[in-house]
Amino acid sequence: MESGRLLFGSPGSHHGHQLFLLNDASAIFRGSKRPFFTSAEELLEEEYYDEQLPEKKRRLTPEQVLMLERSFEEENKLEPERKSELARKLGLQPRQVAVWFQNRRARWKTKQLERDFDRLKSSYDSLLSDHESLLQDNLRLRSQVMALTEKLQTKESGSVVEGSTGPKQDDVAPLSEAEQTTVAKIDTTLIPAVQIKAEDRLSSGSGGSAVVDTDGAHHQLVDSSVVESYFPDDEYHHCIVGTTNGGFQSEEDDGHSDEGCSYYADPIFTEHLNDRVEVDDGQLGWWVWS
DNA sequence: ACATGTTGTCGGGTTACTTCA
DNA sequence: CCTGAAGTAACCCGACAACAT
Repeated sequence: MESGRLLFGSPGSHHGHQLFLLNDASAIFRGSKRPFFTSAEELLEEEYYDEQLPEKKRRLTPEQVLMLERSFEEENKLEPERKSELARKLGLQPRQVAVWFQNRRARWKTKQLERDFDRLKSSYDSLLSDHESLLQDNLRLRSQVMALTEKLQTKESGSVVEGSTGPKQDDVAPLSEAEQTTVAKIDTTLIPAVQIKAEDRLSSGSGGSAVVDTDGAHHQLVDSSVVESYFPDDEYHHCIVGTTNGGFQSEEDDGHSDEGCSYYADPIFTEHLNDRVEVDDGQLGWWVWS
C-alpha cells in the first residue's frame, strides 16, 4: 500500500489531522496552509511558507489539473508506469495521481448517469406524447364507428320497411365512400362477434347465463333488465352493472361502490354503457367495439 | 498443483476543507 | 460576518487480481 501519512490529533478520532510526506517538488509546501487556487506568483513568495500549520487539503494547480485531464481523456485507467510518469511530471505523489483518477472516474460516472437520465426522460416524454396522441385517435375512431354503426342500422331498418308505410329510404343520407369502407369493416369484424355472443347466450338457455366477449369481459345476465359486466383487464376488477332504466352502477369485487372508476372517465364508455344492455322480450344484445 | 499471504487497484461511500453566492 | 450549497482532495472499506512464498 502507498501510505506515507502521519496522523496526529485526538486519539480515537476517525479523521485526525493529516500530514503528508511530500516528494521533492512539493516539499516547498511543507508545513504551509496553502489556499485553493494559489497563483504561481504567490507560490514563489517566501512569506507564504512561513506558517508551520499542519498540511491540509491543497488544490492542484490549474496546470496540474489540465495535464491530468488530458491524460484522463486518453485513458481513464491508470497503470503503474503512467502513474509514476505523471507524478514525476506534475511534482505530485503517485498516490495523489491515483486518488485524482479515482475521483475523476467517480465524477465522470455521476455525469454519465445524469446524461443517461436526461436521455431516458426525453425518450419517455416523447413516448408519452405519442401515447396521448394515439388515445385521442382511438377516441375519435370509436366515435366514428358508433356514428357509422347507427347510420348503418338506420339504413337497414329503412330497407326492411321498404315499400311499406314506413319512412322512405330517401330519408337516410347516403353513405360516403369512406363511410362505406368503415361499415364494411364493421360487417366483417363486429357483427360476427355479436352473432357469436348471441349464439353463446342462446345456447346457454337461461337468462342467468354468462358470456365472454372478445375483450375477455365477462357478462352475466342477472335478470331481464340487468347485466353485470366484469372486465379482467381492469386492475380494480370493477363490476359494471347496467340497467335498462337509464342508470348504472360501478362496484368493486367487495361490493363497495367506487366513484373513481376509470370507466367514468371514458366518454365513449360512459355515453354508451347502457347500450351494452338491450332488453327486448328477454333477448340480450351487445354493443361491441374493438 | 494448491493454499496462503502480500500488494496494488478499483468502486462506492464518506469526511474535511475551500470557495462562493 | 454568517451560512448553506457545491466542488474536490483524501480517506476508508470490501472485493478482486496478480504475484510470491
